[in-house]
Amino acid sequence: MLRLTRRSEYGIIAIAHLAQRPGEAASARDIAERYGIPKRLLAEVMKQLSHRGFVRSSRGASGGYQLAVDPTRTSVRVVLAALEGPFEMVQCATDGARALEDGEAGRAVAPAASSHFAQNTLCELLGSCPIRGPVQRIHDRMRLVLEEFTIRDLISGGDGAVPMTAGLSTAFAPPAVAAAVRKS
Amino acid sequence: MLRLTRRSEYGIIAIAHLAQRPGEAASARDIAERYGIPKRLLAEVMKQLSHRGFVRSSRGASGGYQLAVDPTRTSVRVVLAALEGPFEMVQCATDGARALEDGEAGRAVAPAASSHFAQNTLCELLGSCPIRGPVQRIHDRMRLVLEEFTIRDLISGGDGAVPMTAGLSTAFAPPAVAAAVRKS
DNA sequence: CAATATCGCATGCTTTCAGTGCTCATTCAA
DNA sequence: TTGAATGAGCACTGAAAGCATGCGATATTG
Repeated sequence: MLRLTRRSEYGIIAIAHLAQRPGEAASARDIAERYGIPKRLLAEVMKQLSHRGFVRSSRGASGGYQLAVDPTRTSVRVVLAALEGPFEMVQCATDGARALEDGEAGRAVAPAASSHFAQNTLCELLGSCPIRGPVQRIHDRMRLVLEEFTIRDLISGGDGAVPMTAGLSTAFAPPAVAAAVRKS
Repeated sequence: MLRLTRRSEYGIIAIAHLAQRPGEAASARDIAERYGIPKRLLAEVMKQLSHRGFVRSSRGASGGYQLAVDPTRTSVRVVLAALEGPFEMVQCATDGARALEDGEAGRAVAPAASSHFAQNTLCELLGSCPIRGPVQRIHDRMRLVLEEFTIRDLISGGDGAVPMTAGLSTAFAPPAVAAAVRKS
């Protein structure tokens, strides 16, 4: 469950590749052959990343792609959002503002923030969705994870465990953490 | 991205419904009409939950389903795993043991744990997947979130923020938590 | 027996996803 | 100027997953 698409995998790999080589331009062919992913499909993904402003493309011979954002200030979440749309575990777990904010890199979208919710086939139609609140909490927690990791974290091969800083833990509320000791 | 299926939503709703009414038996029709979900499909989901041991079914007139597990000791993750298979954001982000462990409720599976990985079309074939380690970290963090929330948390409408207990935070390592202050 | 459930199997429809083909535009180097 | 290399745009196909329904069998209650 909750699997990412290939497009996302390819995009993440490419982004990581570019982030490892600042200044250099890598062509779609380079990356595709390097990691054994279909060149044609990667090109499609790169085009999308280019439109969203995450990479800069240069055409012609010896052209290619370069990273166009700060790796330390760009979360994995926004990259994935550019490729797959906003993160929403369930239809109702989003709001207009969030959905609009997702998917663009630097170019300061700022549209007239209309707050028409997407057609909530489930939760809006029937007023009494019993799990709305709790699911929203889970959703926010998972979203936060995607937000914490940046492009830079993708290229740091180090598996050292960086401890969690305090002050964040209270922001989103995990309910019964003792439960985590059970399994996992 | 990372959206749950309807089956999961329906299953979670049903589980929550049953957890709110301990002892009572609710039929598929009851639940379906109550929340406006297709009765026939819900029945399919309930059958699956019954096979996995999460609910107990009783046939015949005045039959229905009852919760068969301890709501405080059953994570959302295992419920979802029973409906959609194990949580894996990418193909390589799992291992044999985990995949086997997922999806069963109480009945102590304990199969001869063969550790043949699934066909890793991407990461195994080409030795050099650059994002393997980092993605695994993200994966584990998200998995932990699903593990922390229990069935009981689904029915507590209270939005009170329970603080995170210490001692857990160091288990899985978030890399640059300061990043979270940026957005969100 | 009759009504009400679940159970098991099969089936059709729709959407998404993965991947490819082809053509044009752009750039660089010989 | 020419040709090779590269990205951009558009459309398309095949496969798989997801959603939903139908029907008959079986179990249970009254």
